[in-house]
Amino acid sequence: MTFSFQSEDLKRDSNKKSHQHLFPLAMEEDVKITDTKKTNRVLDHEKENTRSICLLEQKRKVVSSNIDVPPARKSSEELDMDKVTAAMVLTSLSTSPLVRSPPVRPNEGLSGSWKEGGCVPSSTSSSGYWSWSAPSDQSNPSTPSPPLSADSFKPFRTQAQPDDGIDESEASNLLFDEPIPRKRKNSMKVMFKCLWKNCGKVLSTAAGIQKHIRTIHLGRVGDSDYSDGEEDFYYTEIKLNTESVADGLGSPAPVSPSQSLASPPTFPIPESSRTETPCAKTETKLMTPLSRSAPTTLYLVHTDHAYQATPPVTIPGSAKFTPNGSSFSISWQSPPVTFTGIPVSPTHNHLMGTGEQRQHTHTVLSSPPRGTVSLRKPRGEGKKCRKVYGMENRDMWCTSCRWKKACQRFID
DNA sequence: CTTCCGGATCG
DNA sequence: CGATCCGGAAG
Repeated sequence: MTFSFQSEDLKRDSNKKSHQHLFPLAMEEDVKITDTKKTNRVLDHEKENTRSICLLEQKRKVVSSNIDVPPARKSSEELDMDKVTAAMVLTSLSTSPLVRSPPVRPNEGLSGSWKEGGCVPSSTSSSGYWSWSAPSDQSNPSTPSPPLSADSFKPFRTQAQPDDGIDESEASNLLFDEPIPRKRKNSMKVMFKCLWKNCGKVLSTAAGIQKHIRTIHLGRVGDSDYSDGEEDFYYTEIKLNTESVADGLGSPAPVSPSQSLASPPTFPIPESSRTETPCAKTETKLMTPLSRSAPTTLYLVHTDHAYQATPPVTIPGSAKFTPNGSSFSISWQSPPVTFTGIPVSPTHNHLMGTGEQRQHTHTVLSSPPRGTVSLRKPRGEGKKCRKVYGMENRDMWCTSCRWKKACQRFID
């Protein structure tokens, strides 16, 4: 943290004084950058990069512990390599470097840690690209019976490879941009669901599901490692949108990992799809689990703009929240959670929508919007994101704060 | 619509 | 004078 602080300072400083001197390399690399505006952009990215380092670090600590996406994906990738064609491999390769490759950053010292941090979130983003290949079973639902690999990768391929090598944005991306551009990315967890009749088994690894199908459904017990690829038709890949506690902090959230793991198996067996002959209606069948998965996991979603959609922090089981107020001190590692606003501002009652959350209310609502209110809002005096998180963690601020608008997280 | 920021205003 | 955030511009 300390170091990030310093770097931040450094950056800001350099930003103001001499960009060009500090980042001559960058300037040269990107020939396209001509106008100052763009230059600023770039530098901004730099700033973002460095800034996010510490965030990533934190994220790593908290998130990495309960997210095992990377490993799972890896195994699946390897497996796929065997089956899917080389083209597929190429595509994924051409895609990933973009995401992973650490841009040539002149900022020596930082780049190290940057890379470090960058790797972690890349798992999230990479899962993003993975979900690409998966959609093939959405648009081209051929999972259970027909050969899928061949035609599924084709469309994908053409789409992913716009033939021309590096375009402007890409180039700049490679150079300066980072995989995690300040906007958090939602992490996806990939699971594999058995499509066998009456079996909704969901496993986290392709290998696992294959083995499951092989042994349980195909009855190939003996040669457990032998695979003729048939299992492929009996399972599908599903993506769970785990919440990215964007601002990286351990989501003190009510959702326990076990819960999130448990939920998937529930949706895979939707009545509708089951009633219909699975084989015949593969299409709908596939769509269903996918579309279902969203809502199911949705409840674990929590935007960092908690203030907006929050009311509901409706997570079954979580009856109470730490009183926000000024007790932000709870540790800034868990800020995004909660905060149902609780704005008591007379003029902004409508913000609260349902007043359900306030049972033990004080009669604050009494004060009516007096006719000519002072044009300016009283201005909250509570802590503001800026104060709480500081410039270094600007991306932890609530959106409003970032936009220089009235803070929505620490309303008073 | 989202994002950004100049500058008025408040404390 | 720094912090906040309105108003409005830009993308």
